Amino acid sequence: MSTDFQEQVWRYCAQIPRGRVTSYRLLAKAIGSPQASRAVGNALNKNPYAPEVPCHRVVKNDGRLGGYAGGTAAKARILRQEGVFVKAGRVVDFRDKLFTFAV
DNA sequence: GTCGTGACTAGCC
DNA sequence: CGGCTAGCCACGA
Repeated sequence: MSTDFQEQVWRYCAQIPRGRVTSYRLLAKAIGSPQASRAVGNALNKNPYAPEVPCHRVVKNDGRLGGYAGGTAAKARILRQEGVFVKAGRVVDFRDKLFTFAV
């Protein structure tokens, strides 16, 4: 079962365009709880819409991959396929590829 | 209803 | 600059 909070997380996550990435804090802020970054990670981890919701486009606020249900390696690989290069567990030009949600 | 955990963040030493 | 601690939210047991 899913809660309203989780649905919002996945919803925002799904609207992230290909080749772009966002941070947990930003996503949390978009939902309305900028301090709920951890809760966001929780929701994504339990994301039942795995392939539908590109949770691999969500990284830490520092540009690091952070974590991934399938492993950070897979996350980095997928991002690379979308045009987002990952080096040493960090997103290249993360700041430039950072996607902000429309309020 | 309370405790513990987690894909985090920011501050402090 | 690097590592550690405290605080935050939501969920499961």
